[in-house]
Amino acid sequence: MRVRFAPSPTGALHIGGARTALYNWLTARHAGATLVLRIEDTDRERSTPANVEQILQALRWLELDWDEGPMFQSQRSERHREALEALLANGHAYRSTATAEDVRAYKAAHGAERGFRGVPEDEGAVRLRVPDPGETVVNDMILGEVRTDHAHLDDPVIARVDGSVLYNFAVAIDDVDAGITHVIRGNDHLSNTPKQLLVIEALGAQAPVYAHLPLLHGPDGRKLSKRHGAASVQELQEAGYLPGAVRNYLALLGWGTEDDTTIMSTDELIARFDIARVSRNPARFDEQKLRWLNGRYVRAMSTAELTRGVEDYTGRPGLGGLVEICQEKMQTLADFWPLAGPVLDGPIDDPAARERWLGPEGRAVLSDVRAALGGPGGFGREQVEEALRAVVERRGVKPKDVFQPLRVALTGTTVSPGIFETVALLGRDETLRRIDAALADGAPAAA
RNA sequence: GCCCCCAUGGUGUAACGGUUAGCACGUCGCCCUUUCAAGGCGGAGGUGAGUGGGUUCGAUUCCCCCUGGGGGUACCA
Repeated sequence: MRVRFAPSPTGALHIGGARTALYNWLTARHAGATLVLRIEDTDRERSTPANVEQILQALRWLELDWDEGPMFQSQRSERHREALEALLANGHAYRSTATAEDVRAYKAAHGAERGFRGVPEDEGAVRLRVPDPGETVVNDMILGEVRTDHAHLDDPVIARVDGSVLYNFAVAIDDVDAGITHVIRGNDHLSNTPKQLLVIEALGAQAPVYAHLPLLHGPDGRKLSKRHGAASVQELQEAGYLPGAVRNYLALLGWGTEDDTTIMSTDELIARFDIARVSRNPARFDEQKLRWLNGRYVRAMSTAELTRGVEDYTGRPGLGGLVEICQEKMQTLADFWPLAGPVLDGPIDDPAARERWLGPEGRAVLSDVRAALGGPGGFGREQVEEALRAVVERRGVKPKDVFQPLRVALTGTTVSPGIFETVALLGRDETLRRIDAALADGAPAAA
């Protein structure tokens, strides 16, 4: 079994493409098959080396490797031309000067249900001769048999006047030459498949089996685009998602297990994934669920592992202690700074928080807290908790009436890592310093 | 216009014709509690796009129609 992932470098790798790559990868790894990476760069206008590099980077980030390639479609033009000559010679293709307008005019005159058939000429673009009458059946692992009546097909142009070949011709040849046995790609290619099958047939080659994946849509049900937040793999990375979580989430977009298992390690995914079980309906990309799943991954990681991830993400070393106290509250790596920043760099300015918790009552509480924490003795998490709970006890108030003023004094906000952990991490001197500053003017001074 | 694909709660999905249609995200409420988050518990939410036709003793599950989405219809990929 040989499968392939064949992105065209006309932009970044979108999550739809990432999902296609993943499904190919899972299928290959599951079956012990070979995954070939091919770059379809025959669109000379839009394909750029930068895009190629970006796609490769996205795949590497997702930790999806390949066994052969990357091969570039553009470098195979000689072979394409050779195949083209063969078809011209055996009569399966012919030259024609008919233009797109001619085809349209033909249809307008003869009714849209009859495909265009050109008349062979000595020059012009090359068209494939569609056997008519006839029918082509796509044997699809997901959709079953999809039949196309040749009457509905126009003789497609397979090579431009300048001799360069077109996509539907090039893919067919490349797939055959690479010995691809299973083509797993997006449903947007379904209508192209009969044409490619016809090319393969004209070449007298063996056709692969296909699997057309349902398309992915944005949250509003429309096509995925930049407008709906993270749409490319790179954006996902920048948004602080973990590759493993993204893989897990993407695997579930269009596929599910019989027993409803949701969280699966990559090994489990490989073991359980079955392309034939893939759903036929288009799915929407739901970032909320990705966030949730990512949070599960964050919490399942060892602190050391997460620390590495956070330090990589933020580009700042020595974050271990902070990561440890933030891990429980993070869903993405991007959630780290809002939590850790104020602890590390000093209180931020949040007037609403200050007003609510550092009024006369809050300051009174803070004084008590200061006294409780100011004495000698250990300053570990346990001791801190003990001291703070004693204040709660003594004042006869609810826990949050003590913890919130303190939290605002220390970080400026009402959201932070666990208060005991935060105090312990800050240490006695810094904690007291921040409390004093808050007490001094109600406006926590910057560190 | 024509061709093709799709159709289970807001979202992703499960259930090889017979179940009170399951699970997860989200949402709501409660508990825990250190706000938020996380965790625990519980609720609402689908009669299956149609009050369409057919097959069947029986249809969410099979067929047709209708409707609604989506894709294609390029000398783009």
